Amino acid sequence: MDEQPRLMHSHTGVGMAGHPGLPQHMQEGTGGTDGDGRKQDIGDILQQIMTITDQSLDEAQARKHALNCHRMKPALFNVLCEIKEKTVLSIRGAQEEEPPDPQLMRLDNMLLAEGVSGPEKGGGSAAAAAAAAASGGAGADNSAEHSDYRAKLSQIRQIYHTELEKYEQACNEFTTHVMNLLREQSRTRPISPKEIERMVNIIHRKFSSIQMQLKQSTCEAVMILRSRFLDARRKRRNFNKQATEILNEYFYSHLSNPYPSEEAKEELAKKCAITVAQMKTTLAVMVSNWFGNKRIRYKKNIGKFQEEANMYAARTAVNAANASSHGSQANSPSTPNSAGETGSPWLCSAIRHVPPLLCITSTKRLLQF
DNA sequence: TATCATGATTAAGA
DNA sequence: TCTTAATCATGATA
Repeated sequence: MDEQPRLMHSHTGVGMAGHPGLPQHMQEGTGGTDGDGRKQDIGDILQQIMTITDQSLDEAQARKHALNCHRMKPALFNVLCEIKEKTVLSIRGAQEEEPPDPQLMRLDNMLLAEGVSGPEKGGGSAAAAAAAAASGGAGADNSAEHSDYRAKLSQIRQIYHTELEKYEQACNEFTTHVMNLLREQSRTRPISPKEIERMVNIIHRKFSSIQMQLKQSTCEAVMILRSRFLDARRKRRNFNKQATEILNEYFYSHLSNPYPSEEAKEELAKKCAITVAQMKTTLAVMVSNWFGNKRIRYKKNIGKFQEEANMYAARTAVNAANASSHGSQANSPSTPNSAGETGSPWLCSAIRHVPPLLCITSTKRLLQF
């Protein structure tokens, strides 16, 4: 906006006489008294323009009117047009279109993928749909969580669109205002359509950077929401008592080799009827985790688990006795092994971890079954 | 609110 | 690829 005074200065600095772009009618008689008079006129006009910002609105309007009606105004305007044309030519190279910002593209893609921007996918995002699929429709608990997730995502979407609309409205208003201003100014100084376009681009770039901040914070909000709802670690659910009993029964009846096969894991998962609160893990993995934890904790503290081991071993023995009296096998994921199979490398290594006294008693007790 | 129990994750190693 | 060992994070309970 400070172009006007700058242009005027350069103009006075060059001087009107003999100016290469000066129209013919202005170059006539540059050496005569009439020429001196015209110089004086132009000097007056420039002075008026220079001081116009220091005046009150009414005074400025009056002066502006006087300026517009001045007999030398068309000539001055033509000169300014020519100077302006040269200036625009010199900066034209710097106005080439910039490639789309990769960060903005990433944000746009993410918002689209999450269902925040673009058409609403039935109130849910791709992530929510994936989460629902992963859970396998595991129960009312999960569907409640999903609806909560969708509701929160919908809130984010709504806020995002409201803010975006506000920014767009403000951008349009400001652009219109600036364009009107430039049109108004174009009556007293040369403003090309290219220049207006450039100004509009500058405004759009400024508003675009504000929009990017909005998109960034929206993405962050979605990320936080996702981590809160979809992170299995945060959604740990303990196995119920029955499931734990089934797993323990298998563990202690296979104490010599507590490494269930894939089939055994699947079967155990089915038997436990584990309700999957977790969205990222499969049932078999949950069983694997359980056995992994159980093995390491048992090994670390056999003494603590001894009573439990005895209880399950006794139960297994009773089941086996019942099964043999009924002439059928116990319905176990695989044939229960005797807990007394001390030749197992796993058990030996486990025993190595406990104090010798405890080790002897533990082995004796295990040998009882 | 502190503490314990326990499911999940991760790095290292076989 | 699976297991171990350590660790994290959360749920349960006193």
